[in-house]
Amino acid sequence: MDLDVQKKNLIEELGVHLEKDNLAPLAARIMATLILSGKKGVTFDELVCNLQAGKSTVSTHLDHLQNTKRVKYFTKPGDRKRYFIIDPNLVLNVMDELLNKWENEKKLHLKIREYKQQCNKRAEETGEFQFDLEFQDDFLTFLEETSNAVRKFKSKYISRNK
Amino acid sequence: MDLDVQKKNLIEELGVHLEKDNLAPLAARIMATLILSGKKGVTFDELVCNLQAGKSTVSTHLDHLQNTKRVKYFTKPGDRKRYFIIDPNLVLNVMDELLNKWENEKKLHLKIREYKQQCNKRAEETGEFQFDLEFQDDFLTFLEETSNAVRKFKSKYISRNK
DNA sequence: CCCTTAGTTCGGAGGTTTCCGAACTAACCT
DNA sequence: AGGTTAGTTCGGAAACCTCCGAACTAAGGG
Repeated sequence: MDLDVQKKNLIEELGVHLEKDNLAPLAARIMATLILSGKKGVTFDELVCNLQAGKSTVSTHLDHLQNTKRVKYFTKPGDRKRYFIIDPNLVLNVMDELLNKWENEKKLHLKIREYKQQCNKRAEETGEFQFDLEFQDDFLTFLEETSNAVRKFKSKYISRNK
Repeated sequence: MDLDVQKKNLIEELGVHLEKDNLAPLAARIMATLILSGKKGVTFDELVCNLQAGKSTVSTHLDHLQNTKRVKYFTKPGDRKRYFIIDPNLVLNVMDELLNKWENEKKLHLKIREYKQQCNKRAEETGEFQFDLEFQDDFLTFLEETSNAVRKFKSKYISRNK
């Protein structure tokens, strides 16, 4: 199959997938384009043309993608254009985001666990326990173990790419 | 501190957190309420009153939460009310969703890898390689390892809760 | 048979997201 | 100075999401 057609299809498919991580449709297409174009970079203009989008739209989304550490650009001497690429640390940044989210989740579930324990203690007199703490404990173990797996991979990844 | 006040605060805090998984604000508050109320269940009316929401809104969101296997209800003989609780399999369901998402992601990255390899092969003649496959490979390993961690926990979880 | 209880369905109001074009800036080129 | 290139900023249009009340169904009680 023609490589260009293949690329277009992959951009669309990858774009749809990326939308699931709270990216606007066009932001997702930008990410997909950059992923499928590699280290040679894609210029602002190429993005506008290829995605058939407004300059302002592309500008805004590129801004956001840079702020969230998903995208970077480089320039060439004597060339005013920006060449956009996916952030070389994207894998690392994604992992850090995941770990952070799970850390917050853990804190919250610990708070909830404590609340439920207090409730149960107060209910001891009347004899009617309202909560088993299983759900919270299961979730906490789940978060703990997956976090560990990610951390382990992260340090392996860091030492390999040093 | 008063347990009721604590509960209200936790519902809000947990609600905000749950919104991040693409839940509408009110759907998130419903989930939070059910999590913080335990196995005794919460009726439709209590949800409407406590959350100060419209009946139709609560009805729609409960529907959606049941379809996505987050919520269940039970009834009591001679009582027409439904008592809503979080789905006892929620932890399992969440894990399955994660695994599924990652499985799709893996397939996509494999497709992309193949496309990039074809591009490189075609570029061999001209001598300019466009892609290193590192990014794809890193991501694939990442997905592989975290998936394994979740699967491992899942089977442990299943055998424990049998 | 009518009333109450426990919800569901439907049409839309209000808010938010997503995108756009027009006007603008900033830098370099002639 | 004027023109071209490479974007940015701003105001608003269109689409979508979230929630609501009013009217409805369905089941049981008197």
